[in-house]
Amino acid sequence: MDDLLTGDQYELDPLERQVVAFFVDGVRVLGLPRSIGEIYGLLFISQTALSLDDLVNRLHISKGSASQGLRMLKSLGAVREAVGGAERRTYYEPAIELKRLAGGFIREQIRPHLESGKTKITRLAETTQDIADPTRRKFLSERVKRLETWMRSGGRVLPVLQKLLGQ
Amino acid sequence: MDDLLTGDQYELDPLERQVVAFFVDGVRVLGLPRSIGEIYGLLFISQTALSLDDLVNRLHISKGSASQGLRMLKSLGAVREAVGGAERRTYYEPAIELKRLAGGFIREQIRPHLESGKTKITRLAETTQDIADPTRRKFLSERVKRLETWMRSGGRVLPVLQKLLGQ
DNA sequence: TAACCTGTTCAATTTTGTTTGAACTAACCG
DNA sequence: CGGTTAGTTCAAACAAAATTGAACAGGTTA
Repeated sequence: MDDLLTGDQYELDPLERQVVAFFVDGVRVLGLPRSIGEIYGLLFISQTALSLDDLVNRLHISKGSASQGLRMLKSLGAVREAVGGAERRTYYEPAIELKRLAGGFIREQIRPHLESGKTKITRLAETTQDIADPTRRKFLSERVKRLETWMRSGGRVLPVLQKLLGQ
Repeated sequence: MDDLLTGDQYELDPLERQVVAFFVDGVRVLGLPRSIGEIYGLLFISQTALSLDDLVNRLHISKGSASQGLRMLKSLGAVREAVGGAERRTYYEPAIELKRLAGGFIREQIRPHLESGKTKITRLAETTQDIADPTRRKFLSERVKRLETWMRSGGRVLPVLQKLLGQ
């Protein structure tokens, strides 16, 4: 009930702030929420694994944010639960291999869109068949074909991307 | 002053709507605003070049949106002004080569962030030097080195990406 | 069993980002 | 000139997305 008693021995030092800000910017580029960057950033710069409460206290974010943020980061393979600590609360540490980070992002954020895109294009190709005017239909078919080419390129690129980032 | 007189002979047909929706989804993945997808989508599926007013009338967006959207699409190299038409108003057509689209996106949206990222890491490396505790400093240096590796990988990947998409 | 932890969920709120539209610049026209 | 058309700008309105925090579920402890 009193801020003075809540354990704010835990302020971020300037370097930590700098790193957190770096990741906040970083994840914005990827279209992820700021809290994701804060959480990952603090884990990245921490020598020891941190608990949800640590994140709440040091970043001044709500338990809700921390919980949801950790869930997403886990699904991306960007954090894992630390092993060992036989305590009740769980501690988290960051995955720092680019390969793993990129792989998770591609799997969770890119592939699903590529897949649904392909489906939509299939539907589009069908709709195109119903066009009466042959000239128009021909034009549309070509454009749809172009979309299919794009998707194929996208599908080819992802594995290469992962491979290149895996070192 | 009266909607019945404003030239709404220009409703989107179902196929056009489908394509526009496709691109609206597509650009959201890239973190670009919906209007960008609408504009590009309509241009993509149009057999003739369209003017700003055409976009306003057919998509029911404001002149402001259309103007800003076109500006961004031009900067991305995703639309160009149609040549020929000796009229006052300018007409736009889409670039449909994936190479060009990806190139523009990388140049405008990704490279700048990579660059500023590198700068920030340099600053970070400096800050790290000021840390008193040698153990801590060593740990931080390693993490910063890790970030540098990430950036280098990123820089190496982009040209390959462009190359692979250029067919 | 009750009191206590740890973490999750989700409706309400806040923040952020997009869109609008009115005011404006500039070019053309008669 | 004054009127018209094409397009831009930007503050305000709006919409979408993230964050909060209170209620909750489940586990542990005494």
